[in-house]
Amino acid sequence: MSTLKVANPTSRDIADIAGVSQATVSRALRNSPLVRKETRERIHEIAKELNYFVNRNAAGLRTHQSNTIALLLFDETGGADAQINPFFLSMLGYISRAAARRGYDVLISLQQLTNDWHIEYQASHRADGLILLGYGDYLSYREKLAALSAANTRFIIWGPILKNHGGHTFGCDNENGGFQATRHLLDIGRERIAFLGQTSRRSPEFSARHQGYVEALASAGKAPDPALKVDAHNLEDLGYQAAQQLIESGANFDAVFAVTDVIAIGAMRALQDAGVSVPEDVSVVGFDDMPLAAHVTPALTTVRQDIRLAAEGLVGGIVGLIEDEPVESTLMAPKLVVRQSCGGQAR
Amino acid sequence: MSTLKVANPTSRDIADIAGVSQATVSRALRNSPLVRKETRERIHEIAKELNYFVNRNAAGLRTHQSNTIALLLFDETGGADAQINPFFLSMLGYISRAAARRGYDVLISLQQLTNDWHIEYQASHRADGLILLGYGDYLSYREKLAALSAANTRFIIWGPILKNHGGHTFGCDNENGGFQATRHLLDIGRERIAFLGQTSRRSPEFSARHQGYVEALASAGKAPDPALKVDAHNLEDLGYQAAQQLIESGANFDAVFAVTDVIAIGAMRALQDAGVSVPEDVSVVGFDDMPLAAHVTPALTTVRQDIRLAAEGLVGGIVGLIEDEPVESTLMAPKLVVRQSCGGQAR
DNA sequence: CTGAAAGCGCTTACAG
DNA sequence: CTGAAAGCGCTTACAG
Repeated sequence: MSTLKVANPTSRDIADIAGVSQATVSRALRNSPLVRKETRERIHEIAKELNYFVNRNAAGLRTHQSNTIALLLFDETGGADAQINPFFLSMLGYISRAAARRGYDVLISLQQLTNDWHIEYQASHRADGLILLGYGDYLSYREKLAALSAANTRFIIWGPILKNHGGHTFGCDNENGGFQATRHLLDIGRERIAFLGQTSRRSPEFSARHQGYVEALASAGKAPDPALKVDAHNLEDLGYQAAQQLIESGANFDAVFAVTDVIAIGAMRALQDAGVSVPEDVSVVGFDDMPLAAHVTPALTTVRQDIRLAAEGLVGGIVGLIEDEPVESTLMAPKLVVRQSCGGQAR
Repeated sequence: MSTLKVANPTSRDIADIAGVSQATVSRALRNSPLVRKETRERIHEIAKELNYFVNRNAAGLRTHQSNTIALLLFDETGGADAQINPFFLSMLGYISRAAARRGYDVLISLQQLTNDWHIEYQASHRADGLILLGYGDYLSYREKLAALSAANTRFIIWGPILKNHGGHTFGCDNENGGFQATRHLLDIGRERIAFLGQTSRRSPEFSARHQGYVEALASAGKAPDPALKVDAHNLEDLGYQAAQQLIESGANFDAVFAVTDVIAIGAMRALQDAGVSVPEDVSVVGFDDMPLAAHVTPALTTVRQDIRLAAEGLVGGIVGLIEDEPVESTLMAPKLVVRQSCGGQAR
């Protein structure tokens, strides 16, 4: 077959070479059953030879679709310096794969150049729907979410199921995770379990983990002791300080449930620095199973969220919304990963 | 101002409301100086009120631009299960920010659905240019890169400067990094420095680090001892095995330069398990400064690549190529980060 | 099974 | 400073 090379071929060029109409080329490339098989194959061959790909702008303009999902990470740091939450970052890989499997590209955005930037993605036809990460604190984002709903934007949020915000969510059952962690500590015989971490309404995930902690205690006929609860934001040094504070308070405790691995790791360091042995004197459990968790000494028992499942759920959800299928907000169950920081085995 | 709300407004809707032509709306929204100031402002107001955003498909079709950069991560793992290289992942955040600052969106892709998928991004007008991560092994990718060049695709590769592949690169001066690491070990008085890591042509970064190692030795009048070189792929367990093998060989060594932190951490564990004290008996240096490096015991001395600078360089490079400015392939200098795994201070 | 034609929503050269 | 018009490259209803 002699096909002249064309610099930026269009469906018209293919049509000319194949001796058919441009419409037929378009149909053939979309594998329409309307086109005779031989014609279709011939057209595919020519397209391949010319390195032709459908112009997405033109197709998108016609069909009002972009086959693209925008992934908006709320940038907690605000600045350009800090690292992005590694949990979200690793989710991103799975999201991209899951989206590709369903024929969608993924556009990422970490910044808020304008106030409406989240609306802009869909309104400008760059994306058919949005996945929001880091919007857990719905008190701050309520307005943004309401604006998204008002603009008829399709979006799904990673986070807890919330009422009255008009959006779909996919999240981790943090309450269940907090329950599992605490129940494990009880099962290995711990009696006085401290809780380290922030639980304001601004961090609903953490509050849910605390709720699970309370319920596990209740399941053992215990009430939470306020003296064993220390607030700490999600930084290692603050975990260190929280544990230090707990020790200095003279409170009597034999276990720590930290609301994140980062806090747990800081707390373990504080305990060790104070001569408290982990896990002999005090058992420690974290939450997240970050890569570091397996590497600290002793290796940290923690609660793992299945990142891949999370990505799958978010992508499945947003694609469902885009394709007008029914979508339910869902929570997935986390899993306790037992390592050395707790000592004894569950009885 | 009484503006009826329109579901999916177009520039025509704005024009009707403003009582001007659609062309004027288009000019006003692009802030053309051709439009009278008052007219322009009125149009912007109406657009804002209607939640109007320019349809990117239509604009892109007209201008043949997408204002989008595609970020292609070569997926070393091949499968859907494994995690993505965390180094690339954290680069991604900075890339997204740097691109946004220049008015570009970032499309990410981790998979090779088709053989031409990297060409497809630009040919389909989804992206104006590509950033390639994980293509360091140019022996395998030579064909792909040649195809990209042939297709007149604009792309920049994270990696070493290479001849004859017709692409631009931005990378880390790994040779210099290897030199710094080894020179530091020499400066603190180490005499017999082992090298752990793979150095085939398939991993040019690692080979460059080894080259720097050799040069540093030469600068001290030493030749590399083949008995002190053990191959190891970039996994912690393989680093462990490599160090174990070195110990069992009976070779005499007082320092280890591992080609990555992951290998270094595995090696430290092997040394400690064998009763060899780090840093008293053996100094260890890694490469990458991954987050874990500061957390292992003893904290790992390593060579840090400035991820933010790397992202800035890659984005600057590809935007330069897109906007037809001259772009030079560049190497940036890494930086030695001294921690506890080496012991003594440089004299 | 195929073609001619309309039209998606912009941008911009041309004319005033 | 503004408007009428062409045209970017597709998809798809309509007609055959």
